[in-house]
Formats: sequence, structure tokens, C-alpha cells
Amino acid sequence: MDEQYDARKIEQKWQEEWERSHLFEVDVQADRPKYYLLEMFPYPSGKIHMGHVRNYTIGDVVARYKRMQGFNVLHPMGWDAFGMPAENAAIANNTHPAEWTYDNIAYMRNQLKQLGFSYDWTREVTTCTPDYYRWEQWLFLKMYEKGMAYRKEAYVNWCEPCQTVLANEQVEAGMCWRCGQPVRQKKLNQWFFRITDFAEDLLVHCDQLPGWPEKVTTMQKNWIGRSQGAEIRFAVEESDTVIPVFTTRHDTVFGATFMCLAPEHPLVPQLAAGTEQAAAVADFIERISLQERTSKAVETYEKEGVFTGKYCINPMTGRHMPIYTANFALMEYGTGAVMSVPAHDQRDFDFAKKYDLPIIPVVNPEGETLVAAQMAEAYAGDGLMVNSGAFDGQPNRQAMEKIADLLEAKGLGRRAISYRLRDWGISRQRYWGAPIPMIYCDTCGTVPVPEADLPIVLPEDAHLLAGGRSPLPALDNFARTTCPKCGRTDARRETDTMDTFVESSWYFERYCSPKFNEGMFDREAVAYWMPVDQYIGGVEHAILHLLYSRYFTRVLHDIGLIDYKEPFTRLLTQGMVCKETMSCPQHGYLFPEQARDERGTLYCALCDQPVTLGRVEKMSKSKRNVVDPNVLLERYGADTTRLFCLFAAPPERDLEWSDQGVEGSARFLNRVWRLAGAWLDVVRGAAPYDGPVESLPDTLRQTYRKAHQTIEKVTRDIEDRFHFNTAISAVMELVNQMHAVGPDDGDADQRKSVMRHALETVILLLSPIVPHFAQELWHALGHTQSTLAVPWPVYRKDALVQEEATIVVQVNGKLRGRFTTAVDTDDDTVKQLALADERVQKFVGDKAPKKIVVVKNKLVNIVV
RNA sequence: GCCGGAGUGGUGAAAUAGGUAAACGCAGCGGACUCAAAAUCCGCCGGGCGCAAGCCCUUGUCGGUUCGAUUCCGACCUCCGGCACCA
Repeated sequence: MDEQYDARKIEQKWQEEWERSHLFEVDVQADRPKYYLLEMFPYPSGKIHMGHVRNYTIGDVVARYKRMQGFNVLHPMGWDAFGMPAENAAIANNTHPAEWTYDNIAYMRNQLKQLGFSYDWTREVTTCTPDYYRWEQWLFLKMYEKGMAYRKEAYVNWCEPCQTVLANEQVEAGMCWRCGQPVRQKKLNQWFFRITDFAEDLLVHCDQLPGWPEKVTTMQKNWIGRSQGAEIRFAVEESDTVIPVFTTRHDTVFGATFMCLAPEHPLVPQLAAGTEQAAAVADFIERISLQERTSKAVETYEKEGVFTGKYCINPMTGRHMPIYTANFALMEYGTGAVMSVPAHDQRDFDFAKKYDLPIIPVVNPEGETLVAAQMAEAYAGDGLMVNSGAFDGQPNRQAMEKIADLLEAKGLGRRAISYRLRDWGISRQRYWGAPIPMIYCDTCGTVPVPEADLPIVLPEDAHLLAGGRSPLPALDNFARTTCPKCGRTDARRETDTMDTFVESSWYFERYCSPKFNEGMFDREAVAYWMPVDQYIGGVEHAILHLLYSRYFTRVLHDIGLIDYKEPFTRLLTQGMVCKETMSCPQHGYLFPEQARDERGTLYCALCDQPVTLGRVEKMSKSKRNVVDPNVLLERYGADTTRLFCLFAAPPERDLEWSDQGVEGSARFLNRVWRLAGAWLDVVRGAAPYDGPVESLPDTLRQTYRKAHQTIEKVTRDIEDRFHFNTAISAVMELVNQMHAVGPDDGDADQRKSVMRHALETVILLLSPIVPHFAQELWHALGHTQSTLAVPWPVYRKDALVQEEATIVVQVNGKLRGRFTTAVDTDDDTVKQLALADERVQKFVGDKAPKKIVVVKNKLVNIVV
């Protein structure tokens, strides 16, 4: 063992050794308990960033810990390799997306290896390879066959700069999640997955995921957005047409005075046809279709609409209700039609005021009577029914049930449930994605690619077009094909590719048998490894990726490939890595290395002006508050970097980067290194202490006890809640205690064996966190095996027991004194000792205590 | 607007079946070693008053329950995240 701790040297040495000995490679072992630990795989954007380092460090600690606990641990890594940045980079650098992607993967794989993560690299999965996406295409065909995938013309979110459609989940506050530009509506033929079929099941199971953060399941529940209500059928006057509406307030149906249809509702032009409103309606539809649907823009729109020229009949009151088309009615929700009850819905109220439509209150608040003419806003609360025929005087919640019964009895409607969740549109007008395996033939229509023809390989000889438009439609040798059904030679392939969230919805199954070429995965391997026991990743995927993965798992379940429904048993969403921002009046945001420190004041390295410190924010290239992992690896090595990421904050919380904190982590490792070096010759050949605790002299007994307490604490911190920060603190305390042991404590044999035990404990407890460091010291102690092969330390219960307890004494709840006594001293004796304390006497005086509370081995509270 | 989460020293954070608030770090201060510096080691380190013993205050604010509240309950303030014309 070197005198100096040389991180780079030992890290390289052990990484080579681990690779040579295939240490991290695992296989199905039916007789051993498995543990599947998964971290969200990265998009190969170029370089690993600190967010990845944190995520993967947390995962690696758990993987190594579980291995030492005796589990057969699957810990894979791969690449979410399709996606737009590859295209953008290819256009900017005049390369091909594939080249850019594979170069990045090679670079990032090397970075991950340098961090010492215990991945089984033989299981690496890269989603842009045909042997991966062919099975995705296969599943698409199965889904098509079962009606789970379908095509329809739909208004989609269209991003002009990106030239593509976006899923609802990819629209953030009305803007494209990637480029931040406004999203517009465009009508296109699109492929969809019928995720709404599983809306109820996905929702119900949110409450059966005890290993997930409640925050995430709540977000998913909100996203699915279940509403319970009724569908009521309104007949159009002088016509056979019936318009169903969805409402959650069927108790207010007697107060419905008009109806609103979404501008895109197919009935709107039909209703208006031949009436004097036809022209006005057509103008309105045209105008609304051009409006931006961004929520920002929507907020500023006034509620407006146009009369269609037709009326419908309120099935309860027989009222003659004008039918409007209005901008606030959404085609995508419910039936695209709203029964408007202005007295009890704010939007309807605003609309009624604007167009002078009748307002009829039908639910009075407790002890109040609403008068339409005096209402300033709608009343949406509960109360007693009024103006509702036989239901008058009843509580509205009760009437709601009876009205539903009545509607059902008379065939005028039924109870219904509506979801906010929409089907998942997966078509993307992009090149760098998995081709959708469909063919369009003028004779046969839409024809699936025969299974035998898979994979439909994405042609790699395509040249990207300016602006990012897909080259596929114009690529004749790809787009032109023969119809598999009739043999026509002028059939055309689908040239849209799949949303990249499709790849990430099943990669965890592929890891179980990554090279399997007879199907998506080897069912036996999946049966052994799945579900994932612990999944770790960023909270930004709380809805998109996690909901889609849960959905895909249900699809695979329904097809009969797997027998579980939930893919991830436990989920940890780690916080962001943040750092303070710095800016200079002239140069804007500065990189950390662009600030020069002069006696505590920072100056811009470019112009010498003082630097302004900004708020602590998520590390991002645009804010320039980033730390490059390469620099840390170079300067401190992987172990210090890993240690700091775990020590600075508990995993679920945001981590504030601190260069001084990193320095402190390095200092701790050096301290342990020197401690080990100082004792190495003494403990060589000794066996770890295992004798009676009481017979040890003071310092050694305390050290031995501390070692066992530390094992207990660290194990609990990792096992129960992944609080590595407190686990590390505990080891630091043990190390501090070991420093107190001098060359004269106890006899030589006791000293040797107690220190051997303590040293081995420190090394093993730290080994999942700083694996190279621990391995080197373990080796120096004379061990030849890997720390991963050593069982996780177990504490001795009898060694935890203290012989003395410190009792604090309170008078009226205030701390007034303390004393030590033998543990488990009986309450009466403790009371006497407490009352005898001089300071306590001062506060008690000659007053007789009203009550004395004793908490064993902890505290006495005297109430006077 | 609705739904979540969080507010603790100079600072990152500890401590919840209610029981010594601030463990462990970082920064700072003092000392040892050194020609000096770095590194290292030892000590101090919430605020106020006091020579001191000690006393008072302190976990966003205000109340409540309790012998005792960072922890439980109620109201409010601030910050962060999610959803938002969803009928």
C-alpha cells in the first residue's frame, strides 16, 4: 500500500481487474434470490453530466450493497439512442445521426466505466439498433392486430421549428418541451396506442404502489383525471339527431339553458347548414382553428361563440335550448359538447352574460335563495334543489343519484365516467426513430408488414434536410414498396417513425435477455428478473415515461407474454444537482472557471469586473453553472466524486454543489487512508476481535462498540431509506473514534484485533460507496477476494449495549441538569438522583412535585 | 384557482411510535508542527445578557393538545413542483 492515496492509479488498476474477471456479469440462478436494480438509461447527448453521476452513483451503491447481502443483482446500462438532438447535431455538423450517436455512446460508456459503476456491460442495450427496434415493430403489429394500435385523422400538437407532432405530455405550458416554441394545432393522420383502455386500471393501481413516492402517483392520478358524472342525450329540434353531452353535474340539468359544441365538432357545420347562421359559423370555425392553443394564449381569450341556428330540447324541462359553438368547448374531452348551466358554472355564466342567455338557479346554497338577476358569479357549491320539479327541496347530492336513475330509466342518458387522459399519439414526422411497420396500398388500404419482413430497417444512407424535415418520404427505395397482400408495386410505406418513449417503455425487459433473437425477450429470463425491484431516476419522468411503461407492461400482460402488471416495485426520484449561478455585467452568465477569486471577491476572468452571484439553480449549460465530471475525475478521482454526491444531501432532495464540500470528501478519504496505513503493520495477521465486550479497556471497548453501532446505523440508513448522507456521517464518527486509540490502549492482542475489526468494518461499510478505495485497502489488509464477495457486516447485539446511561433532568419541561447512572436503573432511584441534583433543587425549591415523568435511560421531568 | 412538497445556525444538513435541537461536514476563529507556507493534528464555533456561576431566547408566523412539540392538530405567510377553459 502506497503512503499517498493515489486515486487515479488504484481506480484504473481495479477497473481493469474487474473487467478482466467479469466481476459484474450475472446470469439467471433460479435457486438464488434476485434483485433487479435499474437506473433510467441516458440519452447519448455527448457527455455524462453531474445529474447522471448522482443518479448512477445512488444506484451503484444499492446494487453493491444488495450483492453483499447475498442477492443475485441485475444492474444493466444502455442507451435511449433515438431522438431529435441527433438530427439537429447531424445537420449542424454535417454528419449522420448514427455516427454522432455511436460516437457519443462510446465516449459516455468510457466515462461510466471510469466512475466504477458495477454494470453488466454484456447486457448493454442500444435502442437505435435494428435488433432492438425490430421487436418494437413486432409488438406494434401485435397491437394493431388486437386493435390496440390504430390510425385516425386528428388534430395534433404541431411544433413548427421541430417540424413534428408532439404528444400532450410533450407540451409544457403550451410550448414544445424541446425547443420552447409555441405549439399549434394541425390535422394529420396519426397512429395511436389505446392507452385510454387502461385508464381505470392505471389509476386504480396507483394506490397499490407502496414503493413509489406519493408525489409521483398523485401526479399520475391527476394526469389520468377521472371524472364521474353522466352522459345525457339532447334531441335536436326538428331532426333525428341526438347530441350526447358529458357532465359531472347532472343534478343541475334543470338549469341547462343552452348548449355549446366544440368548434371542431362534426355536427357544427351540419347544424348550421341552410340556416342564416351558416356563414357566421363557418367564419368562426376558421378563425378559431388559427388561434394558438397555448395555455398562455388561451388565458387571454374571452369566452366567445356563435349560434348555430338550431335548438335542442332539455330532456327534463322540455326547454327550447339554443345550440352554440364556443371556443371553450374542447373536442378532445367528453363528447365535445357541453350542456350549459350558467347559474352553476362560471364559464357558462360568463358566456350567458355576454350573449344575454337565460340564467336559472337550480341549487340554492344553505339558507340562501339565489336570484338570477342579482348573481355576480356562478354558484358551484352544494345546496338544496329548486326549479327542478319533483326534486325541489332535496339536497343536490341526493338528487344527483335520483336524476341519474331517472335518466337511465327513461333512456335519456346514463351514468358515465370521463378521463382527461387521451390516447397516446406515437407518430413522429422524424427520420431518427423506429419505422412504423405499415404499408398503404391503393387496392388493399392499410396493410401491416408481414412479421417475416421485420425489421423494417431505417435506411442509413439518408441525408437530412434543412430544418429537420424527414428525408424518408422522398427516399424512394424506402418509401416505395410492394403490397404484401396484392403485390402491387406502387404501395407506399409509412414514413413516420415512433415516439422515442416507445423504446423506453420496455427496455427493462430487454435487459433480461438482450441478445435474444426469437422475440422481444426470453420469457424465462424475464420471469426470473422482472419486475424491477428498485428503479431510480429523475422526477421529470413522473408522468411521461413511467405512465407509458406501466401501460406497456399491461399490453405485454394482455398479449400473454408476462404475468405481472406493474414493472417497477419501488421507485426513487432523486433531486436535481444545483449550483449557484454567476454573471458579469458584460459577459452574462459565467462558467465557474471564468471567475477569478481575489481575497474572497470574484472577478470576471474576461473583463475584470466584479461577478454577481445569482440564485442556486439546476445545473444547465445555458446558465453555465455546470461542473464537468471529467474535471472531477481528473482532480479527485471517481471515489471522491461518488462520496460527495452521496454525502451532500439525501437522494430525494436537491443537491447543492460545493467545491469545498468535494474537498472535504477528499480529505476524509485521505484521513482513512492514513489511519489504515498507520495501523497496517500492527493489525497484519490479526483476527478481528470477537471476544467479550466488558473485558476490553475503555477506549478499545468504546471503539469496538462504536463499530457495531455504526454497522447497525449504516445498514438501517441504506436499507430503509437510502439515506447515504447519514450513513457516511456515522462512518466518519467511527473513524474519529479510531483516531482516539493510542499505542498504549489495552494489551497488544486486544489492540490489534479490535483495530482490525474496526478497520475492516470501515472498509466494508464504505465499499459500496467508494469501491476502488475500499478494494485497495481490503487488499492491503491481506484479503484476496473482492469486497463484493464479502458478506455485508453484521452487528453484535450484545456489543451495542451501553453500561451507563446519561439521564437529563427537566423541571417543567426545561433542561436543568444531567447525570449518568447504570442502564436500566429503576425509576424510583432515578427520581431520587434527579431530585438530589443541586441545580434541580434550585428550581424545585421546597415545592412538592405535582408529577414526575421518567423515561427509562433518557430523562426525568419534574413538574412543580 | 386546484393538488402536492418544503421552511432548522454563517452554510450543506442531523434528530420524527413526541423525550438533551443543531450529529457529521463546509466556512470561520485560536493553538501545535514549520524558517515559512501547504498538508496534518488539537481546541472553539446558534443568538442575547453576564467577570463568572449561570439566566433568557431560538426549528417560517400565530394559536391548540401535552409533564414535554422540529415532530401531532388548526389558521396564516413564503418558496418550490405538478395540473389548469377537462364540462
